[in-house]
Amino acid sequence: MSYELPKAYDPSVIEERWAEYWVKERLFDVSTPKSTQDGTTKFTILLPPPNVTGRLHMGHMLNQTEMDILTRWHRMLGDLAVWVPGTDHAGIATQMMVERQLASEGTSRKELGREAFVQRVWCWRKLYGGAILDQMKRLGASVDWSREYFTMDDRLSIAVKEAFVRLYEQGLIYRGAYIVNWDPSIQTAVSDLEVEHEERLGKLYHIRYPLADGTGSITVATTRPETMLGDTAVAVNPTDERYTALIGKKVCVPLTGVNGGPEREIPILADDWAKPEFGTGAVKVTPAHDPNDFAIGQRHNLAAPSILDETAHVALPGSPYDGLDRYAARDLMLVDLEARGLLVAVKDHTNSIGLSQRTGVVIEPRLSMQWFLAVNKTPNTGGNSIAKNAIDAVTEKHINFTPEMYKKIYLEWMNNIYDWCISRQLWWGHRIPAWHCKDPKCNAITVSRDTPKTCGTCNSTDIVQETDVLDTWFSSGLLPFTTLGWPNPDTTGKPQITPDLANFYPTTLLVTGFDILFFWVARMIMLGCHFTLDVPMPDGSKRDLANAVPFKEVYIHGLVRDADRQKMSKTKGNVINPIDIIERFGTDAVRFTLASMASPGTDIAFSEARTEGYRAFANKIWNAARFLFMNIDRAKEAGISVSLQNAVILSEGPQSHRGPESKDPDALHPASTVQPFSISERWAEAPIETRWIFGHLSDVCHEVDLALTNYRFDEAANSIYQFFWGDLCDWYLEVVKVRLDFSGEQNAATELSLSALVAVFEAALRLLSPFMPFITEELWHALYAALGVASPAKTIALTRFPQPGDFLCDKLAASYFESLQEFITLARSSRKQAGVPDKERIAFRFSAQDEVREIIELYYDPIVSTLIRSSELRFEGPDPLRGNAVSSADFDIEPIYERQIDVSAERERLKKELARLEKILASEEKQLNNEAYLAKAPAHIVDGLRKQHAETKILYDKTRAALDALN
RNA sequence: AGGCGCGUAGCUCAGUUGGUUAGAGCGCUACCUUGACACGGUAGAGGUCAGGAGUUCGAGUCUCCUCGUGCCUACCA
Repeated sequence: MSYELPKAYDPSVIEERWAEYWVKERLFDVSTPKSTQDGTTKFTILLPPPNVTGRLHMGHMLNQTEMDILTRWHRMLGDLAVWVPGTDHAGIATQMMVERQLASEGTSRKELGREAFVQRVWCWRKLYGGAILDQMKRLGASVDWSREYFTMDDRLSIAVKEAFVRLYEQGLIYRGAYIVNWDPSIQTAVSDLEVEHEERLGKLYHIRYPLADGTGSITVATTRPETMLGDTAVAVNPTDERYTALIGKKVCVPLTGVNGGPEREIPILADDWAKPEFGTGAVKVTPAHDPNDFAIGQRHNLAAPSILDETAHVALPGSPYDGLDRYAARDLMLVDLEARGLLVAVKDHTNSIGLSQRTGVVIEPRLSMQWFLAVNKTPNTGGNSIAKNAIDAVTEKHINFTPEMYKKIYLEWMNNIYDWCISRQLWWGHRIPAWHCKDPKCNAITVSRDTPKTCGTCNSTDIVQETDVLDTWFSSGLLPFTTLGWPNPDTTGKPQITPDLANFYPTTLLVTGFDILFFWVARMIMLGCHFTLDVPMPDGSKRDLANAVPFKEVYIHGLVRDADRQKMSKTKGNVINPIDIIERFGTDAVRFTLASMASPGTDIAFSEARTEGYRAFANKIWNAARFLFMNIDRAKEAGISVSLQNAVILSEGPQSHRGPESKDPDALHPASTVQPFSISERWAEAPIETRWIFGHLSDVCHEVDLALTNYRFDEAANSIYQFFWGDLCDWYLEVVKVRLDFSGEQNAATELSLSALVAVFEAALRLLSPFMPFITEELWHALYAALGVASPAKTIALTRFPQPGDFLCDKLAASYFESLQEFITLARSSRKQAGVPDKERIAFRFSAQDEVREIIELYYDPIVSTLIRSSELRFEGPDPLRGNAVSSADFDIEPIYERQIDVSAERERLKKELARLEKILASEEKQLNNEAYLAKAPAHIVDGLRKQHAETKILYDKTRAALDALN
């Protein structure tokens, strides 16, 4: 049977087919082992859940490519690899999306009412919420789809409620009126993290407040004149002599007259917060609209009237500014102040302004009733504060960060953390499980897992559930253990361990971007440590912090930027859509691009040129396969049997983990001495290049292993690339090509070479498969088809990852082949130098030491002459310039050819070269005459330099001779 | 205001504890359509490692300063 592949690789033909196959065959689903003692290493990784409203972007693709490479790698190493996918309900984003949709239909959330609105969001989610996961499937992400979750699933909602109630009962959740960051556009509180700061040029207004007794005035400086309607004091520094006489006096707040009535009087008070050097040294105090002023208000027991409503419009019935937007009110008030001569000065002033991350609207500090999580407080049940545990987990190295720098950033933040505002005035999300008693005499709050019938304090039946929902990050912060079955309470309500928790918690690794380090990573650490410390270990013992962490390793990757290193953004119009790129170049090429550029700690400037290069790489692999398949066919026709016996495929594969009975662990980790290929039996016969390539393969396995252990995706990718293209295709294949002979005269040699090539190629496919799962899957199956046997596993992803010990090495043979490579390169170079046309076959004269000569003449006679296009290789004794061997690798070769070159140009080139060598010689000599160097530098360095110096001398003499010959 | 990065070939980036002549991909130049592949082959050109000082026998690598650049954190009206 002849196996034919198209000449050019077209990823679109195969990728969709395999992506579907992997999902349909459930090849990456893992069922939970019955026992934790089954001897396998677990590799558990949680997919950072994309927003349901999300569309795949390059950041996702980088994130998922890295996780997929690691997961596939671990799986092929025989680990039980579980990668849990899911989506996040994304409170604000999703609510906004549906609200926009409603607006286009001419209706609104408020018109619909809460219940109908929430129903509507569920509908939306059902219709469109799966889009991002479908896109993921195209990336080849080898996730366990049987474990897919959504953060608002029933089981997760129950867990969220449980977490809230427990925190409340432990005294760690409280409710109170505080200044929070308010987004007036979507009308909810947001956390500090959801506020982005931007330096903007604004104005500092100096406004005169007349003293109530008419004896003068005091001038305050403010950037927000409109909030003066809510002023309740003016503060000055007690040490500020300009104002000490005024402390205790009252001033009238201009423009505060309501319905033509008098202006409000407020006190001048002393407070350290007022800095004499800033502005006028006097500051107006508006406790309801500024966090600092709120603090002053608390210190001095001031009233805190709100004068802006939830949409940031003035709400002061009777005031001429009532109903005006905050900025319109400001403008009008400035005009009025000016008219009264109270606007003393307007100065330019840059200050940092808070913008809502989601909506871009200027954040309004707002006094409102919110729920908070006390992170620095000791629970009333004992133990450490949430923050303390989260700090200890990292300082005690139960969690490690890569790059390490992020550990510092994390601890810096965690050590300065404030209480977390967890309530949101949204409708879409986990509704807070608290009920307010409507009885005005009671007003108590009942927090409960189930809907209570009566108030827990006064037993009134007139209760109503809290309208706020929880911050989305509250539920996603619980995911590492809620996805594994927490809380699973026993009859007393205490969380019990589940089989999933027993096997897969703590998870192994978290891969994510730094942008959600605080939002998500820190929250998972806080909540994970806090909640799972109560969960017993599989053996029933008490869990310690090391086993309570949500993950043991955190790998933080960079940002994907455009080719000019600009951040991708819709407004800049430089967003690269991964799907477009995939359609143009193939998933494997894009994955490989990201991997090859993913060096820890640096951002990725995504370049299409690079992707083009890796598409070419895929094409190279494809064509190497074509070459191989073609020759397998030829061999068959010639009656030569090619086989891949005993290939090291896990005959049971990681699938064996899924059975109820665990297999012998040794079966999953074959001893490294096992030689997979039939070539090993005839190693003694194997030609030098085969020994060389096997040695290289072994090196590459080692390099990839090391690189992936250290998250050096770039090094791993480059190492494989170099091996496949540079070693396998450029050298090994070219040599084998000459060896193959189907005439019937060299059947044994041909069979040996071809079998070795099959083995190397098959191993290379396995090595590549975590990076390029599609093309390797296709070619791997195709290889077995070409060999005429069934593939030994359903997917290459369930075979063994090549290990260094899988391949025999022969260092001496490898060094011979390297000499041969140098010899060939030198020959090619010298023929170009001599101006020999590429097609022309010419004679060469060469000198070499005995070993190299033997290799060239005995073992590589037709090969060398083919590769350098020589008609004759004339041996002329040992290299006269070198005399006795410095090493076996010393040789020289030059074409016997009448140079047809520009003599003067060549003379110039040689002169330049001579000058360069002279400089090197001088510096080497200087170094070698340096007593201190000889005394202090290690011997091998000095020896190296001596050898080097000898080489340079030879080169110098040769160049000299060549130049003399021209003259 | 503090803190953290980065500056290496035309472009995008590697360069582990200081050690022989600083690497890769793309781009560029010349030649080659050879029975896997022109998404290819062969051979080349291209770098005072931002600048300065210091430590050292030896610095792209360690220290300090300067310049440029990016990011994070922060309640200064």
